[in-house]
Amino acid sequence: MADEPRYNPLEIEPRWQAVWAEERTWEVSNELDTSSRSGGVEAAPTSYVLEMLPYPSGEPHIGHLKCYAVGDAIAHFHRRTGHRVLHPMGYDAFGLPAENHAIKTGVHPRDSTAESIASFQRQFRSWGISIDWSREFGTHEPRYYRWTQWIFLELYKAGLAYRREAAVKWCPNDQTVLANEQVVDGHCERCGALVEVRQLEQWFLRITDYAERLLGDLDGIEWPEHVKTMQRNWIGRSEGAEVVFRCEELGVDYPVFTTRPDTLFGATFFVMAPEHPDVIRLAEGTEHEQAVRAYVNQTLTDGGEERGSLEKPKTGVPLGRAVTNPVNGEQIPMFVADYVLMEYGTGAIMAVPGHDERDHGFATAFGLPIRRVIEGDDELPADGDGEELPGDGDDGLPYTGDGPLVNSHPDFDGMQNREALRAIVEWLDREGKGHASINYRLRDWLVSRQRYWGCPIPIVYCEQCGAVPVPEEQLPVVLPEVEDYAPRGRSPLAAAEDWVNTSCPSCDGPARRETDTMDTFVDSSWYYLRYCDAHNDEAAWDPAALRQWMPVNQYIGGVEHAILHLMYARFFTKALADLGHLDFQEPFQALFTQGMVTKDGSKMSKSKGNVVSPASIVARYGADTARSYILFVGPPDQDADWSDEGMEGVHRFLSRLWRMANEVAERGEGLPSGGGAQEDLLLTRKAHWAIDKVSGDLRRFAFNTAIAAVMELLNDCSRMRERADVSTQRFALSTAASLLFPFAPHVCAEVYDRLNDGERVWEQPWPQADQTYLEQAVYELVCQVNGKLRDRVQANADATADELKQLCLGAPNVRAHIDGKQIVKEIVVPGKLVNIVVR
RNA sequence: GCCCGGGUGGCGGAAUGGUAGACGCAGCUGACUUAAAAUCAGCUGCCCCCAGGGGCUUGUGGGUUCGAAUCCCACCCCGGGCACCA
Repeated sequence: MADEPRYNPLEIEPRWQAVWAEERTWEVSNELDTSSRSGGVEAAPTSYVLEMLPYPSGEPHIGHLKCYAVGDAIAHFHRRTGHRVLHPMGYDAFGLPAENHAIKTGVHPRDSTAESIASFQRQFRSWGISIDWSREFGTHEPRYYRWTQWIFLELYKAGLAYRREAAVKWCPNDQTVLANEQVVDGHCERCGALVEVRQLEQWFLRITDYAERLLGDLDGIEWPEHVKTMQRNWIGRSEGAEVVFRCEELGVDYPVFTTRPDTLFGATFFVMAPEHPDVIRLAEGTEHEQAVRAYVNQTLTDGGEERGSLEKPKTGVPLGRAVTNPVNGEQIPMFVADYVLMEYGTGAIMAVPGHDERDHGFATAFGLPIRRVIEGDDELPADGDGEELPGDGDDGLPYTGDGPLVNSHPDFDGMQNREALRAIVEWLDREGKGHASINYRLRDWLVSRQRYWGCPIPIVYCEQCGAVPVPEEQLPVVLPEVEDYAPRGRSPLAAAEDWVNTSCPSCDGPARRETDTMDTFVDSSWYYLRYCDAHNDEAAWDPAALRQWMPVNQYIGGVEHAILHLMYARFFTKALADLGHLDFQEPFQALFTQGMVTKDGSKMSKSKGNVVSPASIVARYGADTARSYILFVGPPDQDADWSDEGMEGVHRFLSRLWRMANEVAERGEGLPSGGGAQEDLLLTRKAHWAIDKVSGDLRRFAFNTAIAAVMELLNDCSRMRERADVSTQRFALSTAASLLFPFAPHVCAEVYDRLNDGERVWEQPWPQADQTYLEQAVYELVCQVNGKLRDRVQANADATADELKQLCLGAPNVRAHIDGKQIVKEIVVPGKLVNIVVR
């Protein structure tokens, strides 16, 4: 006996992939369809669907599969709903892992990266992702980073890239500086090493200039709320006032930033950050000088480790000086303490121990006066001067809530503090002692890296001219070859003497090249623009190409990039727009963040031995199964736990689709199987229901329920296979294949081809649900008594409310439950239910 | 501490004011088979039952409503983000 034909994805998938590759099916050109203008036919709207570009290291993992399965489903859906879709691919190819690998093995990062890219390319093709390969590039290619350098110089010329010495975060393991964003809890985000603080001259990008716009423009983009919240928190906008405290002895004004100018009358001391440049000078000549020096040295060498901890007891040293509180003329003592940060505000604070927990902690530790200037809810009576000795127990301080002012000034006492805040700022402004001010937590972006495998910074240093930008026509500054990739506290590029020594573009005198490379986040901050015009050698892009595609209609990626990449890309877009290179303000109109794929409830990792490799799954079950399963397992924005059994269920479903389609394709046309019109109607109706359901679900990224709907359709097909007409079955199965195509393109192409004489499903418009099949003449009316389901009866769709009520009252089990009781109320919801309320 | 998510059968999940548990997994029964696998048909939240039904059930406790997984209040637990940011 011959074997039953079996669903064989390993044969089907490469065959369709070859068709798409040969015909370049997913390529789109930038040529505008001019014929449509004269012909009066509307040009197809464009759609730019983009998944975050992968960092090529080793092989793609299951998270990549999920990301690109989501993106591909959207790309296909957009194409078949009448859009010209740009769906490109590239590689974020510079970066530390390749370089660390090179240090260990001596293999050039370019070679290991190329190998990894080849593996990504192979797998993306084997997954059947519909990519426009004609626009592919890696950010490490000179033809790309030439323009990264060009952008850097544009920013430099505009004053948005600058060099300054600063206390920067240094990773002793990776031997490089880090951006603020790359330091997590005082540790290197990448390797986990404890971060040190170093004083170094570095390149920064002036992202802080854009804080207000980066914050405000979040309101206009369709991003998940939690991502917007994370960006808002990161930008950290605070409204308050800058208030000047004068040190009379030295004749120096010290402005401070405070969000609580209403508590100015409660300021009883003044604190400076250990990094504040004036700290030593202030203490000089006082009895505290030695102690201050020791304290400053101590905190600076200790680094940022424990500094962020709230539990840590407050430490500090008096400076032996005083400043004048501008609102009441009081002389208050100055301290240096590490709980004040140089990076925020002015590096100095007024301390209000009565109404700030940190100041309270410090005052308690140092026996400083604590004064209540805002009455709390507990209605503690204010005594004469409001002064309270520290540590005298349950005084309700620090009190951080609202209330009327006390112990302040006759003009303000009794005023609600929010109101007093405004009045005091106005008064300060009039007196020239302060003004309203806004502060941000966001810091400028430190982009220098003392590493090899990155984009060279296109600057040379000339003894005569200083820092000089490399002229545009000399770009790219090509990354030189070196022998030793290991960082030695300076960039490995410094060893390439021939490369480093150059001549000044300005005076032609001897000059040295900048040897630091750029943070890889610079490379990925503009790649989405380059896809629009990937082969342009004259410019980074042609504005006309950008106008056609940008902004990205749907961006897809992991939530781990919520702050870094997404903030930097938004900053680049705004800066480039200001420089006249772009005419839009936001790069990603809509964002979707996919959840993680776990195994046995935890993150996949080699050390845990729970890694599921996409390659092995695809080799065994096919890409259609792998892709469909990962979208079926749950909502794609949530984490999903991989289960081999669950995946096999999806494989069975695709097998069933394939098998039933073959049976129907081989059966003769027009031979009614004897079930009659009723079955045909039911099946046709189910198909239209599925069209409606899947279309809606795709719009809201509910891929799991979309796939479930196609499963239902197939189950009905299966149940009715002996009774429904062959043409009806063909329609139902074609519809199933058509709807499932965005998730399982190969098997659906195959099935659709067999059922429809070689027609190509991807060339078919998205199916339209026929409303007449969605509306039913008769439906099941739910009958409730006191909100509990008691019966179901058949009702006509056009029945009046009264008729429905009578139907319900006539239902046997309803009668049993209302028998002998008084009907209080009847609720009729046509199309749904009737609820009889009895007493 | 503050700000977001989330908590539903044995499991993944569905339902965003109207029949809780779609779909899938696992399990059970049957068909086909010498047998197994594959496939197909059916059952499957818990408890009671006179087999018609009845009661209970969406983390906990209240509330709004004819009606609540869904809205409101309080609390518990899990995950994520921020956190000496003045």
